[in-house]
Amino acid sequence: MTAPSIRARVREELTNEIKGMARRQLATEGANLSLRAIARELGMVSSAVYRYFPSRDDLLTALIIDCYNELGEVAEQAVSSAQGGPLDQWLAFGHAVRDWALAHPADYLLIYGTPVPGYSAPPDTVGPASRTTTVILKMLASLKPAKREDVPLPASLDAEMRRAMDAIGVDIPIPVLARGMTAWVQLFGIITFELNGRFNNFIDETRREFFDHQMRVMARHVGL
Amino acid sequence: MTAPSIRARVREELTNEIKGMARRQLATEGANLSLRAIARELGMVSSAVYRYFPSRDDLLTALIIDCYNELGEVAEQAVSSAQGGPLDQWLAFGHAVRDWALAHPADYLLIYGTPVPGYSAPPDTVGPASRTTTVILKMLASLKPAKREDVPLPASLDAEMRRAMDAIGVDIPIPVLARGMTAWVQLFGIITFELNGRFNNFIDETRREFFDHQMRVMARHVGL
DNA sequence: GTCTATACCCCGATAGAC
DNA sequence: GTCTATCGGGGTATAGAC
Repeated sequence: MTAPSIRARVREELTNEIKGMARRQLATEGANLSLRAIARELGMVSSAVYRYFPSRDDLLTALIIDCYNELGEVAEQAVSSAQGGPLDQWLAFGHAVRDWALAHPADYLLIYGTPVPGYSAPPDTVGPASRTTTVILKMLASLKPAKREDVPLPASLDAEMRRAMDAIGVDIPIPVLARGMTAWVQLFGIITFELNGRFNNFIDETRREFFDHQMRVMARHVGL
Repeated sequence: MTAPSIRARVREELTNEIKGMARRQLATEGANLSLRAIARELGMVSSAVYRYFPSRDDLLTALIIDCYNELGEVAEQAVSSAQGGPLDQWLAFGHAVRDWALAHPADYLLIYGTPVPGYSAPPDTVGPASRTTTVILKMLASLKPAKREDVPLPASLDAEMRRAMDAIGVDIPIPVLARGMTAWVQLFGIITFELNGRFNNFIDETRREFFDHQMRVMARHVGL
């Protein structure tokens, strides 16, 4: 393997500059990013961008993959470096995801918000997308079903959950998975609500406390 | 009060046609609606639309208000006509909201999805927006705090929740409100996840069962 | 690989005749 | 109240010289 040529290095740097500018633009314009505006801001000519990304959707895909990877990285790191027990890991995970979302709201909404109209994510995004959920699944994997009585689960739902787990090769007791999904929805639901302004004029100063509290409620619910 | 003139009636009908076409367009183009496209589809000229809506944002506001009102209506109706006790009311409420969202995904995402970039909702939308949440608050109002032990609530969060309730003139025990908000987030979180494709390839056939199950879990959590 | 130039679309909004 | 025409932008994408 030879050293990367200068051409290749410059190319990579420019690719990153384009992606960076695109994400900065995402923050003000939402998911309607424009190759022209990016080129303009970068002092290039619009057609030059096409040497790096064949189309707007390819750029979008690259951004989505990057965002999934960044969030996944943050989530994995939070759990693996958390001090204490399962509750602490869960809280570290939740706050890490929330902190990243608040620091990069447009990026978060790009991957977890309303889908971009007319864009459908290619299969390449599936792997990076699953990193974050895999972190949750791993936390659940070591749990035993709670002793408390569960709300009965319909047989059809139970069956589909089993099939789904088989398909991705994990094995979690169904009651644990069901409770874990409650927590999963709650975590991302709160963050999405927060970014979408659903708490405005109701909870403004203590959103972090609210989130933390709900995460603790979920931890107890799941049995962490 | 005289009978509405023909002019007024025609105007109202055209207003509704414009709004209807706008919402149909929302479904394919997302929140990026274009006055020109609406006019084109309606066989008008673009400038004519401006006689009905002074700007694109005014049309957007009108649509948002309509959607909030429709969803609020559906929610109120579901609860008031539900047979049985509080649990049945809660389930009727949840399924009514979900059914409406699935029937009008673009409309739901317009009001509960990622905010339209560059658009900020005027105060007129607040009243209609609160109809649906008011339905939940009313269900909570009659509840007593559960006997179970709660996850402790930080004093600062407790205080802000009290202030927020004072501001809107309701009086619900804080532990009940906190649990109610869990249910609120869960309900809209699941629907949003469902519409955004988060369940794809994991829960596909039994989404309604999953939703129903989670609503029952929430009902038990809240103490309905 | 980068440039200019261009084809061919889209849009919101307004002026002024009718 | 509706029309034509227009201003002044925006966009994706490609061809072809350098």
